[in-house]
Amino acid sequence: MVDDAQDPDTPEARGGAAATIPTAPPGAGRRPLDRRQVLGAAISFIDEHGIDALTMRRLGGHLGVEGMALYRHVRSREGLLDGVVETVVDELYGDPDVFLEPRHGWQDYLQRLAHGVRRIALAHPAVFPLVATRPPAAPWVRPPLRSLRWVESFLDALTGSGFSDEAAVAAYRAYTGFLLGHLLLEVSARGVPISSHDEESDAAPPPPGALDGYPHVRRLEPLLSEDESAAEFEEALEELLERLERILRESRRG
Amino acid sequence: MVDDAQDPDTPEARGGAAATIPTAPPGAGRRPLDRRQVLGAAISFIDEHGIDALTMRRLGGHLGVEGMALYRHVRSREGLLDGVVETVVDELYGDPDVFLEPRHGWQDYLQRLAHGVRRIALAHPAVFPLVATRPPAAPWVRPPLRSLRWVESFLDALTGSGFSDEAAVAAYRAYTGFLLGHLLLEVSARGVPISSHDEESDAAPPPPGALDGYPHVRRLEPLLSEDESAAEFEEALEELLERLERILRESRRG
DNA sequence: CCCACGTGTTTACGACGTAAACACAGCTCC
DNA sequence: GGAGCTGTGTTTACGTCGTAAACACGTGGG
Repeated sequence: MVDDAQDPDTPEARGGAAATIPTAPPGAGRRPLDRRQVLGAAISFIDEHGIDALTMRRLGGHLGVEGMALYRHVRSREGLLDGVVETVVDELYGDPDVFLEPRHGWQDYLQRLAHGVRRIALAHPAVFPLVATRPPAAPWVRPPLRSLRWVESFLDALTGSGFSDEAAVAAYRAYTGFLLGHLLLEVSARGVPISSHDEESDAAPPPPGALDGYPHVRRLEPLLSEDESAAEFEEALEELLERLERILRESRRG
Repeated sequence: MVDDAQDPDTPEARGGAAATIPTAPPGAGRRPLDRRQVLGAAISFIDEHGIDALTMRRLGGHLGVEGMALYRHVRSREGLLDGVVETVVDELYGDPDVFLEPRHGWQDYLQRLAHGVRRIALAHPAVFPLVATRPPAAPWVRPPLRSLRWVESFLDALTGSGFSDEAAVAAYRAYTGFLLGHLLLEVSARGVPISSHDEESDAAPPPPGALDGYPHVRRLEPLLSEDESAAEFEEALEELLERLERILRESRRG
């Protein structure tokens, strides 16, 4: 157990967009709201209070404005959430460690992309389930890479590295499945404020006797409670890359 | 491409619980509602109309009862959804192809369990995102295996097959991540009625010109649109089992 | 017989999403 | 400068939601 190997994807916003004026510009005359501010405020509101707590009136209040004013900038609450998802995913473009094209081979490209997405998930743990579960625009635009441009980038990187079309598509499927599963579990394990009321202590041990019929769980509870998510992610990612390498070799022979 | 290899997890309910009286017992005197009926009705309602369409009053109407009557059987709407998730996950117990203990080795055990969970996801595509994203009872009860009993079963199966404690826990993490990612993508790709309004045709081709800046996506669109989910699931599952086998070997040497 | 209990109903309240009408700023064009 | 236009925030209003509280009523045990 390497114990404390410093998670590299910790939220020290590498290019985040979720910085907004909290309640009202304390200074002078209120500049008119715009869509970016609304979406940014929604993101930080969700990060702070959870999605269930987000209402149009409350978000308006957060921006020093009546709730109805938001409808000048988003079509509806659903449209607001769509914009939130899009904005969060677009933070990838601002990440200096993620490239749209493979600069040091496709493995490096996929590594960087994966960590970029993980950084986003950890920076916005309460938003990520939205990214994961909102219906995609087309059935082949799979979360969490919910943008045509990234799908294009992905396919370009792999086919440009020798993957056949079929292999690139298979890789795309495997890669998105990997990202979604691991990151969703990671943010759901973290204490996401799911509904306005926070839990009491940080990580309460199970009440004594609750695990009575479950000897393995009881014995392994400390192990199970360890946060190995960074190492686990890295290992599963490397395993996936090896699998893709195998696919690439077969794809080349075929 | 094996084309049409008949998906084995297709929803021909192997032990489902979601069978309930649709609107009202057409026959005689109305027996008093009970919790099972309420949860069953909620499940089929969600399957049919999506979660957003589920309101207490509508579900009541579906059962021939005023909305408030439901509160005799569930604490709140949230409690209702918790019950829905629990009920759906408990369908695993009714699946004759899934065993709580490994009868033919741990690989067979994991294969059966995975397909059992997949069958549930496909039988209740609109419920599965709830299974995936509802906050778990403890951080180490990971979706979609959201029950102490299955975690215990899992750990028992693996440690009983030679996995060390650490290896079993690592396997648990990898396995849940795999299931969650693949199944969530699969149900989200299927046309889940996310909000009351259904789309027009079954699978509309993208409007011409929409893919103009994305040559790879445009060229691979037919490939991307193919539903390879069954084969993809099987392949990723087998890959995972091989990885676990490697973990087991290392675990035995260590 | 009656009464307590369990179940469904009625009524009521505050919050929500959002349509529609309104007020008012700043701008352009004369 | 004034007239109108346009784009933004406000006010009012409506129907629906979750749910608390009081109520009605059938049934089974004393």
